Order: sequence, then structure tokens, then C-alpha cells
Amino acid sequence: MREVADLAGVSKITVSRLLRDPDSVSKKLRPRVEAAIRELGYVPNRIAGGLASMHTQIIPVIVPALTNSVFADIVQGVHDVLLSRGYQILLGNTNYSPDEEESLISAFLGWFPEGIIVTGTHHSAKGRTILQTSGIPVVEVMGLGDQPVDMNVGFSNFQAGYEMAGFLVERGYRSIAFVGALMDMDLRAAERRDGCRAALAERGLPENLGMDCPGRSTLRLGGEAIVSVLEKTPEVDAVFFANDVLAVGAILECGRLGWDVPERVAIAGFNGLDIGAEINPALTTVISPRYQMGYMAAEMLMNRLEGISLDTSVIDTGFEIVERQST
Amino acid sequence: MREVADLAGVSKITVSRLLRDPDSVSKKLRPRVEAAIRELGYVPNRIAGGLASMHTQIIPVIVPALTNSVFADIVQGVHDVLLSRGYQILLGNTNYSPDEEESLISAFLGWFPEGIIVTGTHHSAKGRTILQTSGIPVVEVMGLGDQPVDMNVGFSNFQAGYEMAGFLVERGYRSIAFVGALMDMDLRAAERRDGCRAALAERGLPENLGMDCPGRSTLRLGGEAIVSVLEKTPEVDAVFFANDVLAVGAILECGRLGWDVPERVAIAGFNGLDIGAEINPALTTVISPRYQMGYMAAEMLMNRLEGISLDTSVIDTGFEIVERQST
DNA sequence: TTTTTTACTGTTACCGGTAACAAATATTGC
DNA sequence: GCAATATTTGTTACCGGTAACAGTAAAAAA
Repeated sequence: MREVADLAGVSKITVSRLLRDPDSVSKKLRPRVEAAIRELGYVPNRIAGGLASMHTQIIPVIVPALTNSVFADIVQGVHDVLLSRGYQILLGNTNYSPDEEESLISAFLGWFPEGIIVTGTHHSAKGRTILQTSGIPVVEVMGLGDQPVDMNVGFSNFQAGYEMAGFLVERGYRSIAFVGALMDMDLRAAERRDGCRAALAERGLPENLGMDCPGRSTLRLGGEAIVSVLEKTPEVDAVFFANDVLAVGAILECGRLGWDVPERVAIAGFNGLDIGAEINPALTTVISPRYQMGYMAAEMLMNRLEGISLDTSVIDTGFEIVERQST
Repeated sequence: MREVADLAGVSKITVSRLLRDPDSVSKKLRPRVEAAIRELGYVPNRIAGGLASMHTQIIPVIVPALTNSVFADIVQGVHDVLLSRGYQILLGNTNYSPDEEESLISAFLGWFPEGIIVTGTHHSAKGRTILQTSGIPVVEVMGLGDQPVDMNVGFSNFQAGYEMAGFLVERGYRSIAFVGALMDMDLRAAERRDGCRAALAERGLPENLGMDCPGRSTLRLGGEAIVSVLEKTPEVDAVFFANDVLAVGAILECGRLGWDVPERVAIAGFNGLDIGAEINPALTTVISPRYQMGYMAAEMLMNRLEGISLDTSVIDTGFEIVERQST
């Protein structure tokens, strides 16, 4: 910047001003400085700028696993808002571990970010404390909590589970199994299960017919799960899967085994992945507004940072049950 | 850091040393300083540290679209290497646009990253120049180019297309159509197409039976494409899709229409997504080592940064054709 | 004991920008 | 035309660390 300033015959601060707010520099000087910048191929150092201004324009985004398209969609939504405003995304992946999340949060805080976006409302106690005392805006996205750290965008997984279970009961199913995978780690799935159970219990129906599979959700696992559930508890007439991946895997397995869906067993999923709409039979599921959640979370954060007062710090995006042929 | 130093009765630099290399501080002092750090809840400012040391430990990763699981897998691989070594990932999404890629590269360079990972070997002319003159290690991941900017990890899409076409011919198919989507943007898909054409041309078979769909790859689009191709050119006996999403969509559509796969038409895909192995009929495809490519790219970069000399700056990861029931 | 070496700690300057205020120039009003 | 005000530019200090070198204390060698 020194060199640019000298070449243009101005002071450093004038160069700095031109870069950040061209209007604050007179029309006479502008072309001279711009030419100098171009000639020297000058790229301002944002690290230095961040230190001096105490504004890093860094936003860490922490998700459980990028390979799960659900979270990739969220990050994409966040990305689309932030990048256009000059903010940078620091990406972190917890592998569904609260401890890893905690250490990521600590590490990211060292970059003095201006805000932070985390997934869900379940954190380690210490992680939560760190977030609360960090002094920066925090958005918890995806799950809706009863006492968010700060801002919160998402929907109630409990409610979604509850309503889908109610929906299945309405359709006449009476032995409904909830099947998830690693629900001790995937706490949002556990909430859906709890919602499902609550709905079944209310209606006096059996609530413990499902299972918690020991492995991350894959199509294969879904296929194995439905076989296992129907062997153990043949009376099951509907299976509500914690996510579409498992559900689609189950539908495909039923196809291979010649089991009629939904005659022999109805299947419902969660998330609203594209594949659910295309397979045969098409999957009844709960569509979650993933991209929108990411987008809204980022916008909420931007508004806060720009000092725009928010009418609310919690947005319930809701969800949508779509009935297709699998129920 | 000043406060910590005062509290512990040492100088700033001692605190700095303890944090970066505890062994460089005497055993006597260590507990005192550590206690001070804890008591004040001190978090070192990496922005300041980066500026002073000129080592930011920042690595931008630029992909075309995170929502495409192919790239999410790559980023995951990169993440797993970098985070454990204290590096941070700055994420960028180009939407398959070389111009957006260019502007992302420029923007990221302002953070004075220590290296950069980009997708593929196709960049805008200016983007390429910027990368080359940036003075930092660059890894192009996924595609294999004849003249990489710097390091390169991936496989030849042309070769993959070529071999899959050869494979189909060997299986007896003679009217092979290549179907992709937005191949003017997805240049890697275009390379696969070109490889396919080359293989067909060599054998004197028709090479222009396919189509380039006007929209991003979705299951739906794949379904529409196969109908459209078979209507226009009923003689087609095999369709090689640019990716598994399209191919799976086609298989599902054939299922709905009662068209026998592979009797009426054989279908092949590309990437090796899980769903391809599970649907009926299971999809013949080319498996690409996505996670590994990301992992290796990051490791290569780390080695370079740590001064470990590399035996080669180009790694051909290869690919694998898996035959399943759809051909 | 004295000298030399080693291990640790501190001092000073600087990384590359920006904030805050001061100075200079241009514009406006009377 | 001159003071008052607005606009533009510059000066200085500082953001929070680290590099490089200097200094001091402890250990080893003479």
C-alpha cells in the first residue's frame, strides 16, 4: 500500500479509502490511484485490515457432516448470502461429535469472527458457554430450541416427528415403528423419534417398535433395517425413518424382496430429498427447507451485524408433510 | 497477551512461546503462565499472529457446487487433513462459472493463504494467471490436466469416458448415446463426452447420438432425457450418462414406463454414488475416488508447505468401472 | 574459581493495514 | 471579499501478535 501511495503521489490512507469507499476520495485523485493499484497488481491484505479495523468479516459455519446433503444445502444457502457481502466462510465439520464441535468453536474464535453459525441446539455444556460468552452473534440453524444461545432458525424436529406419526395414524396405520441410526449422536433424529413416540403414546398405540441402527445412515442400512424390523415385529404396518436415505434404502429393499409398499408396510421418510419423489413407490416424507434455513440464518446474522434491529431472534421455518405413494 | 504476561510476571513473548512451543519455556514458568491464560480466558488472536508471522494457515477450497455430493465428498477429504493440522478452510462456490471462480480466487488471495485448492483444470485465462503468479502452492483436484498450474490430483475424465464407451462396445452395444447436462459449464462432463466420442469414432460407430440437456443435473432431468433420446433415436441401445444422478433418474423413469433395462436400453453412469448400487437394476458406473482425491490434494499441499519434497506434483488417482445390472 | 557454553527470557521493531484527529483546500453565504 | 462551513487529504498512533537479536542465568568445562 505504501508503494501504491508513493506511485500515485498520495498517502496510504487515501489508497485505503479508495478501496473501501471510492466516494470518499475526490474525482481527481481516483484514476491516479486506481492506475497505481493496477500497475503494481496490488492486493490489499485483509489480515492486516482485519487487525486494524477489528472487523474480520469471517463467519465460521459448523455442520455435523458435509457429506450429508442436508448440511451441504444449508452451507450453500449461507454461502450465497455471505460471499456477496464480502464475508468469508470458515468451514468446520464435527462428525456429529459435540466434543469436536467444541474444539472447532474454540479454534474458530481465535479468528475473531464477527458471528458464527452452528448446526442445531445441542452442544456440549462448555461449547454452549463458549458461544454465549464469545460476545458475537450466534445463529443456531436447523433445530429449534427452547432456549437458544442467541438467534435460531429452524423447525421443531419433535413437532415434525409428532405430526408425521399423527399423519400415519390418520391413514389407518396402527403399528408404527420409528427407525433411525446413531441417534445418540444425531440428536435431531432423536427428537423426531421422541415426537413420534409422544404422538403414538397419546393415542394409546405401541411406541417402541423401531430400532436405532449402529452405523451412519446409508441406503444399505435402511434396507437391512426394514428387514430386521419386520422379522422381529411382523405386526408393524408402517415404518417412519429418521431420514430419506434410510427410507429410500428400505423402499428399494422391499422392491427387491417383492414386499408391497405400502400394502405390506408403509414407509415414511424425512428431509425431502429429490430421490424420494422419483423412486417407486414415491416416498411420503417431511420436506425441510434446508437451503432457506441456511439463507435465512445468514441474513439474520447480516442484519444483526449491520445494526438492523430484528423483530425476532427466532424463526420457525416450519416443515411440510408430503404424502406420496409409500403410505 | 499483555495482560496474561503481566499477571504471570513475564513478558509477552514468553506467553507467545508457551502457546506455540511449550518446550521452549522453562518448567518453572510454564504453570504460572498457563494459570494466567486460564484465569483470564485468553484466546490468542490468530489474525494478529498471522500478520506478524506472515503465516495465516488459511487454505481456500473452491468447488463448483457444494450441493453436488461429489464436491462435498472432496471438501470432506480436504477438511479431514487440514483441520487436524491447524489450518482453516475458506470455502468458495463457483456455481460452475469460471468468472465466479476468478473473483473468488482474487478475493481469497487477499487473505494471503498459504495454499489454495481449486476444482478441475479449467479456469478463465485471468484466473489461471492469478493462480500462477500468486506465489503460493496450488492444487487442482478432480480433473487431470496436461499442464497443471502447479500440483494436480485427479483422473482423466477423457480417459474415463473413453474406457466406459469401450466397455459398452465390448458388451455388444452399438448405438451408444452420451447424455450430459449443461456441458458448456460442466467441463469435466464434456471431457467424458469427448472421450466417449473418441472411442466410438475409433470403432466406426455413431458418435453423436446423445444430447446436452439445458438444466442442472437432476433425477427428473435424467428421466426426461432418456425418453427424449429414445424417441428421437430409437435405435439407441445404450445411454452413457455424464453422472449418476442423471443415470439413476433414467433408470427410475424406465421402471415407470415399463422399459426393460438393459434389454431395451442399457444405462451407464458416472461417479459411483451409493444409490447406483441399490436401485433396480443396479447401475453400471465409473467410481471416482472423491474423498481420497480431496484427502490426497490436502496432504500434497501440506507436504509442500512443510518443505517435504514431492516425488511428483501430479497424481493420477485413476477410476474404476463397475459393471452391474444396468448393462 | 574462572571461562565457556547452553538454556532461557526480554527488548525492540515491525507485519500492513485503519481509526481518530488535524490540516489543508474547496465551497457557500452574507 | 472574507468568514463560516463542508469536503478532502494527511499525520500519528495503534490493532495484537512474532522475528530477530540482545541479555541474563544456569550448567559444563577448564
